[in-house]
Amino acid sequence: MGVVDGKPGLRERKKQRTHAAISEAAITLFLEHGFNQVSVAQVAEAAEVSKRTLFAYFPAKEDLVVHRLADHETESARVVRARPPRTTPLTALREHVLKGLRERDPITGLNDHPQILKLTRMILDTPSLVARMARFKDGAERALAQALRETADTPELTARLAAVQIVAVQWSLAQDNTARVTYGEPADERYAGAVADAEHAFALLENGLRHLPPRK
Amino acid sequence: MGVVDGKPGLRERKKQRTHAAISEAAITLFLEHGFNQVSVAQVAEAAEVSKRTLFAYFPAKEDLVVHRLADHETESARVVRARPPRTTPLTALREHVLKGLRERDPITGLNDHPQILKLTRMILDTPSLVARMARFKDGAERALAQALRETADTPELTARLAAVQIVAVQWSLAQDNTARVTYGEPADERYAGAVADAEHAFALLENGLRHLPPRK
DNA sequence: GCTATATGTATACCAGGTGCAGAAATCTCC
DNA sequence: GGAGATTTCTGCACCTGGTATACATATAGC
Repeated sequence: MGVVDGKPGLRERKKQRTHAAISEAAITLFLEHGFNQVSVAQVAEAAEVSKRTLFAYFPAKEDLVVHRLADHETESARVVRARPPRTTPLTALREHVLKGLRERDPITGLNDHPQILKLTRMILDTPSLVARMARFKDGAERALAQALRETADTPELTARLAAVQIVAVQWSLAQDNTARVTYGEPADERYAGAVADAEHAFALLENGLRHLPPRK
Repeated sequence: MGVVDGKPGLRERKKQRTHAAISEAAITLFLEHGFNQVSVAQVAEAAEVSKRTLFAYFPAKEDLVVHRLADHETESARVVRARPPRTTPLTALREHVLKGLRERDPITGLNDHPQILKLTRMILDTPSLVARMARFKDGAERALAQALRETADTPELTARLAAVQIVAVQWSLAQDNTARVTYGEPADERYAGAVADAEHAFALLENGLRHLPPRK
């Protein structure tokens, strides 16, 4: 049997195809009719799979949508670990965010391709999907804290505090861009503002909030 | 009819009693058997109320537990608004957190009364309750951002970024205390460490993360 | 007391998710 | 290439959270 890549067995390949088929059927249906308007039974039917099998591949309905974003959970942690010598974590993360903006990485919220825009809107309009996203945020915090501890020789508490601040700020920047772009602002038009905001945010992270004014 | 407090009508009082009865029945059952092991039907029966009525008082099962914490959502915002003249938001918030620790306010995680401890453990062990708590965090961020904007003459972006950082840090501190106390450390024993950690955290917020070390 | 209205109830229903028993496909080894 | 062990898939029944409908009951205000 002259297969091109004989490494993974038939079973494994079939699993991957089934996984992809379910995911695609789900996204297609959700984009067309809305997340809450489509039942998992319909998704299973469209993917030509039983409901029981669907739940063997995806633990919950929400995962049909968000499993594609799972990689981003450890993105910041990887950036910190991979930073060049003599570079602080914040510098590396700022450069990474700016690169993401330049490349219109959807994770920055600065991407207005219709497909992505529609998906983003759907997620934001669906409370259970938003809740599911929040768990990614938690995971990102934990991963980043560990990366800081291991590569920056930072005490436990400081690492955790720094991580939650950084992730919260990144999340907030992305939310802002997403809100503006889904509201109708073209990504290219928003770009300059997004860069300025990101730089302001990282400056705030570096220098602290000590300049918040007292009550007059 | 010589009522003690004739102000609210009978209807209103009955509603309050029903609300309390449902809540108490729920907490009692949940603490005894666990959140997922008790169905809302059982709670309704214990409170001598129909399932439909229960959902008229509480929009979801999780709210049977977390509605008691709803006040805390705007707590930081209120503190910032009520701060004395010539006081920065961060100073006011730090003093408030330290006061909470002194008073063993459950929201700080530094309370080891068995009842509260058990409830805390239950919440932390139940994903859907944790998710519900995360929404409080969002609400706290929004409220704090608005308070900063209105009382500290802070630009929109700065207010939002400061708010998410502050809330994230407070949350992290509370989580840490909660973890230690639920693990068995007495609150009085943890107190000194909790104070030191809080002061460290606020110092970090004020001075920024600029001292995170570069890669060697 | 009488009536409009707010509140509660019973019932049926929908959707997400799980347990189970057995069928069907894949793998392994001869 | 086939037999048996193993994994995966399926169909079905079932549970639970949550909602819609239609009807009963209690309260408020006259």
